[in-house]
Amino acid sequence: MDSETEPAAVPAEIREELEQLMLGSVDVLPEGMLLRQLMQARAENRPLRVKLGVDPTAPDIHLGHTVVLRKLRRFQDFGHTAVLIIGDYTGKVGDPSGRSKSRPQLSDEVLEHNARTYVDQAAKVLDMDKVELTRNGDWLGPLRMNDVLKLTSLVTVARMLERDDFSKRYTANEPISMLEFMYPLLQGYDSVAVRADIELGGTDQKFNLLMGRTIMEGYGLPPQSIMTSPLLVGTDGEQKMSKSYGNYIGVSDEPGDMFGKMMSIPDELMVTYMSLVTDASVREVETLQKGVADGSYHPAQAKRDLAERVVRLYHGADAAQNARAGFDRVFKEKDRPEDIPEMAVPAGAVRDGKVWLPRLLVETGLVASNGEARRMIEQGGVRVGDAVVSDASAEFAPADLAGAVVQVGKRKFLRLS
RNA sequence: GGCGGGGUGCCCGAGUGGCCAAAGGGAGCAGACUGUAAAUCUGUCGGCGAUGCCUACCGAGGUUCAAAUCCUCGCCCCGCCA
Repeated sequence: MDSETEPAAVPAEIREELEQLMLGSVDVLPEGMLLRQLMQARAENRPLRVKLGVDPTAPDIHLGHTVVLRKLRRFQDFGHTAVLIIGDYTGKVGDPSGRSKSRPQLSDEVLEHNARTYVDQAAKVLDMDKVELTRNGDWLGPLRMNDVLKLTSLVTVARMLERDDFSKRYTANEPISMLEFMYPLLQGYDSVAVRADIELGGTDQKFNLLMGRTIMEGYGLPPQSIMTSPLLVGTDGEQKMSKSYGNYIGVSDEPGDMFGKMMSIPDELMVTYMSLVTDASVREVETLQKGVADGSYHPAQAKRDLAERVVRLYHGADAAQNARAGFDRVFKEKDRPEDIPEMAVPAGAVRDGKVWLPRLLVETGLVASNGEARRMIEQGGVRVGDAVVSDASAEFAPADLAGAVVQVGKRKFLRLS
């Protein structure tokens, strides 16, 4: 078959399905194959097997991780089979993709723990009842040297060095371990093991995904097609979302926090987020894009709607609405939030019958250190009651503090009792 | 095994004897402004009840009035050659 499939021969529903599935994708390869697969699946009345492999290297998952999960979910919603592979074995090897250095290898205990929390959190996106959940240690572990040699015989060194990050490291005289070379082969073998029709991944996975095709052919199987999704840019609008960059939104973040963090993404990222981290349809994404472009949909409004939508996916409609109301209250109306945590003046903050403000802030956990407290105060970021206190040597009588609200920065509030 | 390069604050990275709590950038935090925890601008960014003191430049010793900077011994990382 080739790309000359006549458009007229494609039923409208399949067109629609293809369009929804491709939303936000970068590469869908080989050209035209996904459409043929969808047609064939329909003709044979059999769901496609859609593979997603994840290495349990991070303990918490954030919206960046959900991009590809959402994509898998879309396939699920069209009745296809989601095959989720926990890379308990490959996690030990460490995927070198996109890395300038080798990854540290993780211990079994850490991997096990991460795998568990991963599945828990993935359940917030996928319909787990219908997921085929597997671990690649089940088939990679028992491989014998003969099997491994067969695997390595399928790929040349030159082919490996085609990969961008390998070739860069190679020409820059940076180390590449043989172990790292094994990684794409093992991932490819996963596709053989689960008989994948399609494999999903981030754009940084393109090489590995394509390698899966080579490996599958080497084992006499029809090669999978591949679909890559962009790496989600974090709240800073610059780097990919990652815990270590501190620009992430965790799927387990509290509603208020999640809402606020969503509001902190740059305006330009709204369309991207809409298509990658929500279940929005192609139509809805277009509406957002057009509305903001022609000025009929105010960006601040649009972002609130988007933020609420994301929070709703993880915490439900009520929590999302409350988060929105709380946000507007604090940031739009500059009012205090409705629920302010309450705490007694800690004994450690009192000395000689007086409460010294910096100490109070430290003892109540509002700031990390004495020095930070002074800084906050001097920069005008601290309020006691309604008044800004800018004197770092300020002292209060404990009785005067009862019932007072202490505010540090824009978002930290505490009521003293 | 031989030769060479390197380990600096949350990250990147300058600094080769005092002027170094350590340039510059990023992240973070605060303030102003606003349409939002967008953008932009400004400030801040080890600890200490604090015009000073303490702890810090991989680790342990040493030289010196004085060390991130010099010496010795370790540990770790990287490259080249074999």
